[in-house]
Order: sequence, then structure tokens, then C-alpha cells
Amino acid sequence: LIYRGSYIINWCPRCQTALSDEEAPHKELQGNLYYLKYPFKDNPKAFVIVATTRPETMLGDTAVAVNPKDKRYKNLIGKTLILPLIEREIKIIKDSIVDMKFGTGAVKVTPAHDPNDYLLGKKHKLDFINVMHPDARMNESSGKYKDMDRFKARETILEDLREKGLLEKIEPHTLSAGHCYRCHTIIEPYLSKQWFVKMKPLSKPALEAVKKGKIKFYPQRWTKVYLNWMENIQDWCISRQIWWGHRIPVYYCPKCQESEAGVIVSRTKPDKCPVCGSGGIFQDEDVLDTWFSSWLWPFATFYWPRSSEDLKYFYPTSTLVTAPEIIFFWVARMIMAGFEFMGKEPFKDVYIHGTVRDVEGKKMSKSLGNIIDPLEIINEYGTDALRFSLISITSQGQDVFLSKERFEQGRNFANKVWNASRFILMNLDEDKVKKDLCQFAGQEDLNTINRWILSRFYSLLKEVEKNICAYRFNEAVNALYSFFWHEFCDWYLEIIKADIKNTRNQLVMYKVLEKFLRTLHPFMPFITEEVWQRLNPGGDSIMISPWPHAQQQFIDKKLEKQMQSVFELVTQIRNLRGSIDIKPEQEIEVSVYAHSKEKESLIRNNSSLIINLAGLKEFHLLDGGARPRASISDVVEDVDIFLHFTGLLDINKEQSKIKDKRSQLTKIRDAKEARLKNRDFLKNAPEQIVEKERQGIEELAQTIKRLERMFDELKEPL
RNA sequence: GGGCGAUUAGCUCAGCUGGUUAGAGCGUCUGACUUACAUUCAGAAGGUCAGGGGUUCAAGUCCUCUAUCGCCCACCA
Repeated sequence: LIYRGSYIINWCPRCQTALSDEEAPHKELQGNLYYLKYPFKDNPKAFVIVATTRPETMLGDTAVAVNPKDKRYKNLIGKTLILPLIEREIKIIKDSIVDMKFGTGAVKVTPAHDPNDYLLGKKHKLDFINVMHPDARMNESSGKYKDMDRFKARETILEDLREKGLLEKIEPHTLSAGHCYRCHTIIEPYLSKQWFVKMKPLSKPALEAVKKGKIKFYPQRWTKVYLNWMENIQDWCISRQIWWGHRIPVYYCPKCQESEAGVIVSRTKPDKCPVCGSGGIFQDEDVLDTWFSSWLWPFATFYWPRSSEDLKYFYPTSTLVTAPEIIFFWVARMIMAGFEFMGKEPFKDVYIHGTVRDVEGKKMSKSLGNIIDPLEIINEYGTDALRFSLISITSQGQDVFLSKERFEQGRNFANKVWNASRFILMNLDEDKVKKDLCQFAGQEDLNTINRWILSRFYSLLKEVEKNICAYRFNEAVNALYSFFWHEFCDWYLEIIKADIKNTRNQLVMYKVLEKFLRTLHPFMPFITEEVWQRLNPGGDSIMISPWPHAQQQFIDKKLEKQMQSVFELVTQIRNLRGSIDIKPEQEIEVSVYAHSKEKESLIRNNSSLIINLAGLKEFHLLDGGARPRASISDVVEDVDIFLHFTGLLDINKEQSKIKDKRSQLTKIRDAKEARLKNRDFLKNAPEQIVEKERQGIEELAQTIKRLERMFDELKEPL
């Protein structure tokens, strides 16, 4: 599969090494198209005009090519031209590769300096004249331009041609040229003897594997990019004229090196030439492309080619995580090497993450200098904050535009975790928490709030697991964040605070924190470890503690829903209180009327919780009848809320609030009704959906009625 | 010349197989130094989901076209 030969390769004149196509990315350049006149040998007054973007290469021209179908040149094929400045005789040849529409339809052919021209040169047996030194100065084949830099030579040549009247015109032209990935110098297509790998045979199993789904890309869209590259794969130039790398294991006999037998592939240096017996053997000076070493990574890291337990165990691996630009360099090649050397794919999943860009959208890189230094972020915001924030803003391989403010959220969350943990540690009675949680699986022993937080935790755990498996790390992290902050801290800890020494509360707050830490640990390793050590002094590291087991028996979706509606009730009471500027420390009296028995008992069971959270002095559960006197009111779901108010009340203001809410709900109801009526909704929709829709409308209608009643009643009792 | 991504609240972005009144963080506004946390707490305001057309009982989500921005690939001299 490996061969050596002279071909046009990407040559960096600054690094003075060959490069693979992947190492010479094309970039657009604002250049010119130069039209040069090449006179006929038998009639120096007549010309063929050729167009080129690199006039300096004309010194190496060995033909001019035209399309055989091109009427303009039909009669000129086979005629001889005089190459200006060099005064070389060159022929006009025909080839269908020539695009009649580009330039003048006649193209100068420089077989040693252009890949297409190289092919033409081979095909038409033209001379290959290299006109440049390896550093892109013109060489001895360039006549008077010898030793001039390629761009200086370009200018000079153009001047000389203009002087001779051989420069027809110059047109602005955008072109794209390869640039050295390392130093950004414009690549010179250069004829050079290098080592290559034949890629077609290698690509076959690598294509199959992805097509058949043995290897999957996440996000899926990269599959197409991979397949497209693999299908159009070109042979790989693997020799480099640089110092660092694996030296090519090839030895030459100085005398015999031009023949195949004088080129010896060997792990160790041979004593003498197998052909002539000479002892003056020397090793190839070149090294291998770094990726030619790297593509062995999945198995070379496990002692391949020796067999080992590690190799058996770790090959193939499950997931490779990398950046999009690495797909061709590394991923594709590891897959090819995997099949070639191991007979098996090297990994199952390839997760391609996004690129970190600055606020202007430029890729962050050391060479551009637009990086945010991670160490700086760590100093300023913390290591976990850095990690957490990066994960939370990276959704499914989308690029991220990074600025420093992003890390505040991570820092704040770390702070929250720290403080909540501190609070729990401060109040923890150790003898109360060394119990197995499972004995409570039968529940009754636990009150609703404890059952609720356990249900929520295990629901969260399942969600985190699901999202990790789907490579949706941001979703996993956001779920952890909102659970801990907005459920565990905002509601659960606030509620149990009043009775924190209670044995059940102790156990549950401890267990939830402890399990939560383990779940969060992969995303915030340091702070979770620190808290963990304080929670289990002298115990093992959280790193080696098992991932929590999702205890399905604690999950109670109905309870979760019920508690949510209790919390909404509390929020609504706080809202009412806020709307009339009651001081927080002032306790208030609230009555509620539930429109269903179920809701009524739910509220009754949680009344002390409601009283505490809403800061109530008195709380009444009404059983219908008249509206309490001197009160403002609101509705939430199927509950009417009345806040007793003994001071002044701006009736107009209250009425207009109710009116606003009424019109808002009416709008929604109308829209729903219209949808239900307009089309024959009932005919084709699943019965469930229709029923749900109807219920929704019915509920809205009732709420609106209640609001109207409140509106009317508001003036009377006062 | 091909291919891909983006367009959703003032800003930065989530929204997985179409299904309650589209979410978060920041910012803004109102209130609170309530002994875990002011890197905090309790509330509020803010969106014709880039635009046109289509499929569907139902579209931010599917199809199609257009616009703007960005990226990748390609041997047009």
C-alpha cells in the first residue's frame, strides 16, 4: 500500500516540507488573472494568449493546451510557440480537460508546478521543468530570474513581458490557494519525491462500517461529511522533511538506491546492501506525518502489535470525542487503520463537539491570540465553574461564542452547592442518617415533602442518565442545576428548615444531598469531592463511589404534580401580597376555596407548609358560600384565593387586575374554541387529544366565570 | 461549484420522536441585609419562534422557496 515516487505535492517553502492535502487548507485570495501572449515560431507577430494566476511558473511551461472542440484553436493544434523570456519551443496540444469558457480557452502547461498540468505532462509525455528552489526562489532553470523570490520574479517577469508587448491585460480575480496549516505560507505545488499511501483499498471497510451504522456520528450530520471525504479519498503523502516524528524505516544503498532492490524497508539498519554488498547504508532522512503515527492510537496505546489483556479489553473503545476539523486528520484514519491492522472498528460512537469561538465568531486559537485562558478563568471563577459553564452552554455540537460572563453562572452554582451543603452539615445529626433509605420505600412513614423530593431526585437521576447516553451533556447539567437550586434549595430546604431536627427530614436531606453529589460529580469534580469528604470523614473518594441507582419505587409522578400545584398556590398568595404592598414581616390571613374534593384534601394536608411559606397568620379552607369580606382574590387552577385585607383597598385597581386576567384567559379560550370548531377536529384527531382540548376549554370557561363573579363581588362586601 | 449550520425575550442561547398558556441565564423593574448563601431571597414585565408557501386535527419542531450571517469541502488555469 505504500509507494515512493515523484508527484506534485503541497510544498511549504518556509517549512520546506511536503504536506498532506489536509494540512494545506484552501483560502480565498484576492489575485489577478494575467493574460500572456505566446508568439508563434513561424510568425512572431501572431500569438496565442493564455491566462494564468501564477505568471512566474511560465518559465517552466512545456506546452499550451486547448480543448479539441474549441473552434478558435482547431487549426493551431500541433503548431509550435516560442515561450517568451526563456525562448523555448513549446507545442500546442489538445486535451478535453481544458475548459473552453475559462480565460482564453488556451492554458499554459507547467507539469512541474501544477497538479493538473502534471497529469497533462504525463499523458502527453511533456518535459517536467522545475523552476524553483525548495525555498521558492527561482532556480537555475529560470534564466535571468535565478535566485529571485517567487513573488519578486512574478513582478519582474510581468514587467519584462509588458516591455516586450507580451502582456495583454490583467483582470482582478479571486482564487483560492493552499496555505501551510503551521505557518500560513502560500503552498507551492511542487514536484518532489515522497512516500505515499494508497488509500482506496483502506477506505472500503471504513466506508462500509459507517454506512452500516457500526460506527455512528453524533450529531448525525457529520456522517455525510465523513462519507463524502472517504468516497473522494486521494493518496496520502506521508513523508515530511522535518525533525520531529517517527523516522521512516527505510534504508538506501548509495549506489543501488535508484533500483528497487537498493531501497530496504527494515526495523533495524541492515549491515550491507543486498544487491552490491556495500556497507555504506544510510537511513531515509525524512520522518512520517504525525497522523501516520496517530492513526495507530486506538491499539498502539495497548502494546500493539503485541497482544495484551489491555488490548483485548479496550479495543474497540466505545466513544471518541473530538473536534470537527479532526474528522479527516484522525477519526477517518483511525477507522481505516483499525480495520487494516485489527480487523475491527476502533470505536462505536464519534461525538463531535462544537468549536469555541470568540464574541466575533472567530475560532479561539493560540496563534490568533483571541483565547480566554482557562487558567485565568480558574483563578477568577473556579475550576468547577469553568467546567460546568462550558458543558452547560454546549448543546449537541453547536459552536459556542464564549465570553467571560458565561462563567458566572457556574461560579454561582458552585457557591450554591457549597452553601446548601454547609447548611446541611451544620444541622446534621449523624446518628440519624446512617440508615438505609429503602426501608421507607413503602412510603407512609414519610410525609409528602420528603416523598416529593425523593421522587424528584430519582426523576432527575433518570433524566441525567438519559441525557448523558444521548450525548446531551448540556441538558444533563441544566437538569442538575435547576433541580438543586430551584427545587432542593428553594422549596425543600426552606420547608424542612422549620423542623430540621426531625429524624425523617434528617435522613432524606442527607440522602438526597449525598446522591446528588455523586450525580453531579462528573460535572463538578472538585467541589463534590470536598463536600463528600466532609460528609463521610475518612471514607473513600467520591471518584470511586458508585453511580446512584435509580430507585423507581420512589418515583411518584402524581405526587410531583400535586406538590407543584401546592407551590403554585403559595406563589399566587405571595403574588397577591406583593400586589398590595404588604410588608413581608406582616402576617396575613388567607382563605381558599377548592373546587374539587381532591384539591381540598391536598391543601388540607399541606396547610402548615402553605402557612409557613406564604407567611400566614391564619389560613381557612372554605366550603363554598359567600366571598370573605374585605379581601382581594385570584384564581389558580381550580382554587380561589382570598387575601383578607382590612385597610384601604383600591377597588378600581383590583377590578382592572381581574379584568386583565379575564381578557387574557378569554383570548386563549377563544383561540382554542375556534380551533376546535373550524376544522373537523373531532374526525381525525386522536380521541385523547380532543378530550384533553375540551377539558382545557371547559376549565378555562369556569375560571373565567369565577373571575367575573369576583369582579362583581368586589364592591359589595366592602 | 457542492455540502452543512444559524436566524426563538433587550443580550447570549435551550427547546430530543410534531401535542396544555414556548423555557433558561444575564439584563430591566418592584420589594427584602428573612443567622446556608446579596455569587442571595420573594415577585413582575418582556416573544407574530427571519419571511413566503405547503403537509397535518395540531407546526418553533416536518417539506419547499427566499433573505441574511457563518463554517467546511472542491485540480477551474
